[in-house]
Amino acid sequence: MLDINWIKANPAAFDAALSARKNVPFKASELIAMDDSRRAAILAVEEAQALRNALSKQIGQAKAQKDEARANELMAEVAALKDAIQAGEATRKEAEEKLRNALLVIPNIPLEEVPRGADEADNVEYFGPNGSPATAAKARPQKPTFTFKPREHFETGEALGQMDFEVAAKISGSRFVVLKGHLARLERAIGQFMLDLHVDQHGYTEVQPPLLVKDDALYGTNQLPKFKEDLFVATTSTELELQEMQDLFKEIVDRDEDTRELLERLEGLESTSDGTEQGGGLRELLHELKETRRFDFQQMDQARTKGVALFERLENLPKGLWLIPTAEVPLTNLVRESILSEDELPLRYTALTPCFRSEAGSAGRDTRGMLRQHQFNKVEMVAITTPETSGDEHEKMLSDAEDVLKQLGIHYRVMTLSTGDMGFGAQKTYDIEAWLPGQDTYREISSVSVCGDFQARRMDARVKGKDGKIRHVHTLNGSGVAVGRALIAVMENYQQEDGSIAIPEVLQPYMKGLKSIGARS
RNA sequence: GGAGAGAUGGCCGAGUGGUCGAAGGCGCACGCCUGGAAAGUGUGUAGGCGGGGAACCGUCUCAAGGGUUCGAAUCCCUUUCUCUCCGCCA
Repeated sequence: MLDINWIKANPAAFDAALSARKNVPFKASELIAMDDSRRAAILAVEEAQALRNALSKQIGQAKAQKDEARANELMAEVAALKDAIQAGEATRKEAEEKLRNALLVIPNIPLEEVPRGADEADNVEYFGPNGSPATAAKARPQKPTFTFKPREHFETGEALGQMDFEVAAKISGSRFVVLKGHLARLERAIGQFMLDLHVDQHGYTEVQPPLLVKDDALYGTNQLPKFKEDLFVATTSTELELQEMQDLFKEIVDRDEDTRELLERLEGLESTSDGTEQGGGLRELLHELKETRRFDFQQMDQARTKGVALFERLENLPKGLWLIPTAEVPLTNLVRESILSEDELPLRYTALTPCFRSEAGSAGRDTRGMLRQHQFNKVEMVAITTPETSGDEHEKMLSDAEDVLKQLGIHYRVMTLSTGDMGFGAQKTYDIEAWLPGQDTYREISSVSVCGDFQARRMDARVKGKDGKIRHVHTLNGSGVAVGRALIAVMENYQQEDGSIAIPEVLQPYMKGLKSIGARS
């Protein structure tokens, strides 16, 4: 979320910066107008409140002096203010929500140095802070050479009998895979290796976070409210049942049958205060409705109103949780709603977790193989820094991710994403693309972003400086790296003519010294 | 899942309708004391929002949301979370 005060001070810069972005729904002038009405509403309410508070104090004093006449006079005066205050509160709330909802769907401002562009075609290759193509080439692993035509990972995996898409489809549908035997172990080895690397050598703290999270956490890291369709929801069967009952209720009410008894029973339920009891009673009632259809609805409107109101209350009971699309969500939210002290920073967290993505917008893309799955493992890195150090931390995080590929001996390149290709919350993003000889192309294996205070504002994560000043922290996140894709890269880069896969040296300890996954293993 | 008890500032903890953003303590900061430190001692010490050039003023916040009241940390309702006991469970 951007700072409205900043937008107000720099409206031209705001419009210019976001013209490079897609789908920006508001202009600075519109937001400033919203803020003006918000401030006006606040001022009106607070003036009325100040008056009320002052009069109330006088009432207290008058009562203490037993001056009832004076007290009554003042009370009448305050009573008149009451409506004004309540109306003012409503206006204020509405104005505040309007502005907040607008700010929540505005993407972050790209940093100066980010290449302007429309899409991935405008991304620019990056060779490090002081790097050149030559120095980068020297520091990075080379492309492997083959004396045969390299196969894609799923050809090798299926031939080994250790990668099975068909059975996965039976169990879970498309975009799932089952790994078995040495290949399953190799996947685990890659995850362990990367996690150990970041913990032991790069200064990150290992975390086991929850995989199911609340709305608030997803607002914090900007998956909500804009990217709901990319997520999976975990709901309990009770919640599904509630939904079903509601549909049934509507159907029955619409059928225009006798409601007298129904109404009485709804009233009975309404008078009980316990939500669980209400839910239970409602369920029982609806079962009965479903079985007998014996109600004769005459007081239709009343019944409808009461039923709907009851359901509304029940909807405030427990809601579903979301499956994390990346460990960025729980890791970044570790600092939500807190004020850190400056010498705690930087905080560096890493976790190996499954990630769940609906891939709603990518039907038909990458359908073969395990490149794009609904569920995959990923090692994630998150850093929380002061505003001054986030730029340097971004370079460090990139090199931490690169180190994974260097140690695995996999050739790659780094791209600075253009403004059109960058994610919603990023100020600047580097993608690492691993070389996949089977596909004869580079594919994204890691994405490292600096978000400035964009997420910190949403989460209300702050830092108190040595001077006592409180500011929002900066947040960064990066994959270090995606495990499933790293497995693909290993399988394609280390494949042998006979269909076996050599195991990179750094992984061998995790494979009990196994040097190769053979055709008959 | 059942029964009960709770949630107050960075932390602990008092406060059951009026001048309470909140006693006291710890912690922290600065000063005094000291050769230096400890101890002792004094002062200060929440955040958001709005107004103002500023000093400062106003407003909101005692888990969250709603209500009662002229006035709520305090009374009522709902939700969330924590703890204890019982049940179930990897």
